[in-house]
Amino acid sequence: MLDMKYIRQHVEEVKTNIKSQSGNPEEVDRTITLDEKRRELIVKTEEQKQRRNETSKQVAERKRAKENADDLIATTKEIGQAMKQFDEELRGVEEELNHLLLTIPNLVHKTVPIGESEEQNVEVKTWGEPKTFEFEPKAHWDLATELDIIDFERAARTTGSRFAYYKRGGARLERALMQWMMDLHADEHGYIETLPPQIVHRDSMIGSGQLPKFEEDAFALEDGPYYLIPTAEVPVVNLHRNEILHGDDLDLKYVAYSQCFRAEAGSAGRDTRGIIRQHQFSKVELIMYTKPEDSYEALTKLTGHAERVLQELELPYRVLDLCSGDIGFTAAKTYDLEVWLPSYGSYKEISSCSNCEDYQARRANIKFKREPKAQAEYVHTLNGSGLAVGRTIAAIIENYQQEDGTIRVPNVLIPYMGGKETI
RNA sequence: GGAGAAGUACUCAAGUGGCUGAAGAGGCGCCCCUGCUAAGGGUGUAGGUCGCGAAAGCGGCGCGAGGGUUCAAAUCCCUCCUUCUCCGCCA
Repeated sequence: MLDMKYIRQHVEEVKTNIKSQSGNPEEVDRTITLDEKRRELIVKTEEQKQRRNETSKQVAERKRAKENADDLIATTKEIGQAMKQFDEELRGVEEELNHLLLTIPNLVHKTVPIGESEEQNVEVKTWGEPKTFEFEPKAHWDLATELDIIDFERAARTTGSRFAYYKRGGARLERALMQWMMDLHADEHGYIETLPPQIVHRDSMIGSGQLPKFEEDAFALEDGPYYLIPTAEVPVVNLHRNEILHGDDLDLKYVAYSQCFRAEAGSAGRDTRGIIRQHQFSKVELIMYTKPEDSYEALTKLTGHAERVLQELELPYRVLDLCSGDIGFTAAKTYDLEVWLPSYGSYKEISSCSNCEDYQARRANIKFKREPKAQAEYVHTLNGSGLAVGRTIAAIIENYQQEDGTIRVPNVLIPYMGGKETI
């Protein structure tokens, strides 16, 4: 969430920024009103508390001296009444303010292009040439079904739409990709390998920014305040919730593999075929904790690490600098990686690399100290897919298909496929 | 899941209603002695957060979390969380 002090001191700037994201600037005004009310009430209740504490101390002194203190006790009782009233009022105001702050998005960085929708995203780079074929290429859902490496029909029967069974070479490819990506990031890029919980407490969902605003996107469990994670970003960002890290330990880099569960409530009718948009998919996620002054350099590195995956797989892609209207709720700056998908005849998002600056750190209360005695400061958090495995499989199937209906295995994966060169 | 015990500052740990922001120890800072290391003596320090204030500073909250009782709670009551031990179950 945003820093209330910052909002207070930069109201117009904050409103303009929120407006550039199609947010409601009136909510900013509302926080100002609530914040003023809050501080007013704090002064009032603290006055009462101070008085109470002082009289209470006098009562204690008299009691120790075995003197009567009934008059003082009576006064304290009265003070207590007034205190309670202000306290309750304060609690109400703080609750509203807090909830409001949790639903206001991060401010976008000054380098973010201003725009209303994905149309205004800026292409900053392309890598490789969109693949051309000497035959009519098939969409991954057709080819995968023909090869019986992904089974949509039976998954629909078992569970419902937007689920799939991976089978044979498909299942093996998924496992190979996961293994290879994890090795690449852990061994070569220096990330700490983690296997996080895939069910998290509601508080963690709030900490990393999914809740309370996007309740309809998440799968909630019936037994208690638990959710299936929509991305490993949630458990890994919350790994250090309520902690003060040592400055020497930054940058802290984690890589995690997990299943991701998304309700896709707002996506009815979009990407209905294939494995592009599923309720369950696996993803290798990169998370970094950095000092504030290092986070943009870290974003470049992290994006590079995700790009490396596509390069090694020799999949054509492009990099987009997301505009203010398309950027995510928690991000200050985002680069999307889009892979070439022949069936779409266009590029499709396969990774999203974001610098959230201190937005998540403030929600999740993650700080660091430069020196043992120094003032604790919020860390910056970054996350990026490295990559979404399901979409990578779709890209491999489509880009590596051959005229005879088989799929060539990308060179880097052959050792992970038990030496097999085609599927 | 059942029974019991426990959660106090960076760590260990004392503390059953008022003089406890909280004894003591370790650690850490500085000084002395010694001097390749180690040990010893002295002394100092105690987190975070919110509010008021130009600042110095003052004040509120804080003893796992949240409620409650009381003039007053680390201390009493309730709920929850976590850890440990035993039993049960189990991949």
